[in-house]
Amino acid sequence: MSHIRILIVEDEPLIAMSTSAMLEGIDYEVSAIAYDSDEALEQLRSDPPDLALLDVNLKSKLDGIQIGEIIRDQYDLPFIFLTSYAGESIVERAKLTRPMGYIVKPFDEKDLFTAIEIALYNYAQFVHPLKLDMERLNKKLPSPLTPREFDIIKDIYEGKTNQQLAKRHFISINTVKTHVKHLFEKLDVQSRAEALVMLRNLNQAQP
Amino acid sequence: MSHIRILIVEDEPLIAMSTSAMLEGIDYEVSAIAYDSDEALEQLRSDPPDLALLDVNLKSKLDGIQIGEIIRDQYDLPFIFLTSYAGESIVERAKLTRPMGYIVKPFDEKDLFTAIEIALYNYAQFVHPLKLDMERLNKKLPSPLTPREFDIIKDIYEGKTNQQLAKRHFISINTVKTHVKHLFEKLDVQSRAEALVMLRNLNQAQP
DNA sequence: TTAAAAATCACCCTGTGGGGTGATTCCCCC
DNA sequence: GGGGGAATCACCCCACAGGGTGATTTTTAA
Repeated sequence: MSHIRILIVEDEPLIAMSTSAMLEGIDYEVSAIAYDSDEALEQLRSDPPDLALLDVNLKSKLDGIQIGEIIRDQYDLPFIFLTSYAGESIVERAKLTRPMGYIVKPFDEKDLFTAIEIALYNYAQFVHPLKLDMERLNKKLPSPLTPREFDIIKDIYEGKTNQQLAKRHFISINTVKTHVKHLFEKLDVQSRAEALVMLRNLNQAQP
Repeated sequence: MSHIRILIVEDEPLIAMSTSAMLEGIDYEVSAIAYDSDEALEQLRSDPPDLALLDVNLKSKLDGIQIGEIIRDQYDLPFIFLTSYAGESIVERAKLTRPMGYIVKPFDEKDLFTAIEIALYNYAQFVHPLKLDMERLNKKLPSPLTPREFDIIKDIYEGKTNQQLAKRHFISINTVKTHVKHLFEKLDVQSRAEALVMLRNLNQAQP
């Protein structure tokens, strides 16, 4: 697998550097170091990483928690908070952003490694899989879906009707029906609602 | 809110005791300390806690990771791994169980507190809310669902048809249709599939 | 090059789903 | 004791979903 790319947002250069060195020591790639919130947002926009490490006590326009809120709302990647201070009020604020981890300073390579691995894994398990992944799905099916059928099921998963599917994919509604029929057989269901439930369950299940 | 009850599974008495003291110092309740896997399973069965702290390197029939698997499959509660050793192979095994956290020894009160708070919160956000909760749902709706409508929507959420609903609730299919019509209006949807999508989104959203 | 699989489309047919309207009973609250 | 929401039910209507059958073309693999 290719390198996991990590963005560090930390205003204390010494900590940023040592964190960066640790990450590279355990085979991650540091996509960038942002020393304030503007740089962080710019990096997120121009070169989104696979994961972000956010200093909670960032001294800039936005602090780490506010950046976390932006990531949660506007980006599709997990983030982990770094902090030296873990007072109750901070944690209260932080957890509302639903971070995938929280590391208390001082930390070492082991702390980083486990937090990142768990964060990436749980993010893939609980957050991202709301979007369907064809390979993952097909592994769980006795007979796999074709690419076209997968296109269709993605929209069914979003609640679309046959007519909407026909327009969106520039095909006849009859063709849509054929695809739907086939994928219902493969999923072993008899209605869209059942299909949604089946996908929910398959998605939640073991990879 | 009442005390969060935590089960400690740790075969090293000194660590177990100090962990227990830390937890009580930060206002959690220690439901029990289990010194081996048999005790842990017995406690889970007879007096399930709100969260479990599992020593990965447990020296007994089952190690911490195996207990984690059992909790994931058979119980509905989050767990956090404790370990002094964070080798890659251990982390690989551990993350497959989808723990809600991972703490590397030695740790202090702050580490414990943040890991537990984040774990409980994320668990409630990502895992448990697959089950519908009427109060939570109604808070997000402009006009709330009645109890009966909620009974119905729970089954729609499981992919049931109107006929199945009628039988299951001992009411006429016409009554089912009336309820369905009302709750579709309240959810602002026009089909079961759309309702499923809406519920998925509402459930995933901020509480 | 040829066979198999995937994608496209058509037609028919039935059942259910979803919308509209209206009515009754029960119970709670003012 | 009367108003109002909740729960129950009926009937009509029609669009759409879902199943069956069959056919053509394009792509892929053998």
